Amino acid sequence: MNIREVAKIAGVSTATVSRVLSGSVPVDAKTESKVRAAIEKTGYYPNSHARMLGSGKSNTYGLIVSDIANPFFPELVKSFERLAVEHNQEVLIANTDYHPERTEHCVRRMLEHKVDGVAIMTSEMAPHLIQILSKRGIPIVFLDTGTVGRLISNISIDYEHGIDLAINHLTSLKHREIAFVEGPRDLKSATIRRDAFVSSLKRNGIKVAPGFICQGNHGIDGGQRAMSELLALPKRPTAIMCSNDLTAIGVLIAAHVAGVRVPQDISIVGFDDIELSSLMQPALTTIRVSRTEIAARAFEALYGAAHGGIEKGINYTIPSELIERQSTGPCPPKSVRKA
Amino acid sequence: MNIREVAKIAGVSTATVSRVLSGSVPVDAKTESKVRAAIEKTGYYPNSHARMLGSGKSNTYGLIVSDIANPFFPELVKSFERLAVEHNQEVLIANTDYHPERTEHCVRRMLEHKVDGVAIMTSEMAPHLIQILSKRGIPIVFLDTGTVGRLISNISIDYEHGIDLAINHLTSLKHREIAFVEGPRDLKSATIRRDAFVSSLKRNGIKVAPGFICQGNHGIDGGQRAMSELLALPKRPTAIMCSNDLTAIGVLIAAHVAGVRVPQDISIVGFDDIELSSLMQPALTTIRVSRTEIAARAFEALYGAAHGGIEKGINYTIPSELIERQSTGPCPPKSVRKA
DNA sequence: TTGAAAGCGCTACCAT
DNA sequence: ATGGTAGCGCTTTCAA
Repeated sequence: MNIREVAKIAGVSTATVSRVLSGSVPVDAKTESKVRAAIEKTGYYPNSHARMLGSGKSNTYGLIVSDIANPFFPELVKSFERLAVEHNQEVLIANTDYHPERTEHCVRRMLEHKVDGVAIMTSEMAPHLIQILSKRGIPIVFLDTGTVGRLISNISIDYEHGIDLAINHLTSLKHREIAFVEGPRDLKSATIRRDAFVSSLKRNGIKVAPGFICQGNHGIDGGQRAMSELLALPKRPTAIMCSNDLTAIGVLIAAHVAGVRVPQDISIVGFDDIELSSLMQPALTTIRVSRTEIAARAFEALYGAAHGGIEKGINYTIPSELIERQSTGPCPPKSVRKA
Repeated sequence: MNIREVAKIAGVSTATVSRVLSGSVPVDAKTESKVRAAIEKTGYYPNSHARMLGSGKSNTYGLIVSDIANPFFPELVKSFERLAVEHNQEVLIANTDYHPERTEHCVRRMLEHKVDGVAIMTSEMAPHLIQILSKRGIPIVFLDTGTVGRLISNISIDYEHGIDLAINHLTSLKHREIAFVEGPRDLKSATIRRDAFVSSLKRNGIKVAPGFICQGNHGIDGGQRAMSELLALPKRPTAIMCSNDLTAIGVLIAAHVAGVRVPQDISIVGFDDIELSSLMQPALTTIRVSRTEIAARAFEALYGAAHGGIEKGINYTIPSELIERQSTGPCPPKSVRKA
């Protein structure tokens, strides 16, 4: 079933059917109803590929994430997809799985589908791949890892402010011995958080004790390992700030296993506010970064570039917000602390 | 940049370039290297839409889920996408959000993209929509809600066996007062679980006490509400089986809030083994249903139908498995139980 | 092994 | 307001 058959049945030209379908050009009411009847009768659905070819527009945005099963992403993907559908666009979702090879394949898919823009929500994107997209005039929006330029936008998460909120929260609870479990060293957004932690402490007149900055990997297991290191320290911290929620959850679990009470003995703060965090026992105090808002800005950036003709890249800043739950409490008095 | 320009640069016809690209037909080594050089030089990427139109095959499978942010799905989506990429297929992901209207839109998208098959991993699919797909000869695979037929496969989860494993586990711990928190009444897979629970108890010579089958909604909130009802009962159960993990987590949280210890006072079992479950405190004993395997079967069904020409639908059964964690323990002696 | 050319289904421009 | 028709970029016969 194609447009020609529909046209024949309706007794009009294919052009008219096309016009009824797109609704862009006025069509006589009678003609339109004849066409609609023919469409109804034949169960005709236009071929999106042919439409793409004819019009030269794919109406598709690419969405590249590192791991769709990572709790940070599903909500982001969902919001992005919803926006796309609302704007009659399609989404081509691609998972890099943190693999350079798969990442390259993802970009290839984007190119072959002639997407109208790409949201790159992963940090493992080799510059030459970005070049390839960019050279073809494809609008791009990065999460956290991009430099704004022509057709290139970026969404920055306000890590500094977020970390500040967390540290202020902890110091207001009288904590001074605050440790940090950092993320992967090669992840830009992770080092930003680490540095923000250090400078926030400095602003509060606290200096980082030796061994208080601990290596994690943004996964639960890394948090657990970091916590055992921290607990083995001759002088333990009274509070721990983590580079992300998954890390904090690992820390929480390790604390539980070691018989350390949270928040009575030690306070823990995460970062991201993934759904899981509110469900932990105790529920995790954390810094929320709205995934819905990230998705909205990403879509806005691409849509503006592709449909609004906005060539100038924009830098969006996503606010962060302290979510106080049960994993933080007053600093225990010195006498009570364990060795 | 299109195939004609590449052909011109390589000094061959477009047909030859096409043959090099597809690799289906033998091409002289020298010719091929000329073509490859031209492709390299021009940075040419074939237009997938044009390719689709020319060949009449979309190489795309649709994947319809009810809510990608529901913890059950991300891993399923990820596995499915991975398989597709490995087989050089594309995936068109669509979220119904449990909305009939959005569901209809999802199907329309599938049709317009001329997908080679659809995996319907949601139960809210109106029969007439299935008809529309089916009439066009599009292979379909359902999760749990389908009837096998021509070009229609189904993946059944072995709920009965899973529930049996759970009940046997509980009775071996001497539990006899076992309650069940069921899922939505209109969800076929939920009623199967409920019925399996009842018959499993019967097999064990236990009869269901009044008020021991409680309404949930497959969400955390439903589990919490059900638990308060259960705790208000004059005679409380010593163990609770839940229709899914999210429900069990709600029950767990409600228990915690009410000061009921798990598993000392009460044992809890979930169903699905979503990632969250192992992270709860205490970690949830549950019945695992492998999402990876569901994805693999779904892909297999569609690929076999679309590429292997297998018209006969297949019913796949996904095994279930007991995962013993910390939310279940021996039945407390009668004297210890609270009113 | 290669080339020429007829579509694939639709859009958009040019007429009328 | 409507029809005719030339592409869009590729695949796939058919010939050579």
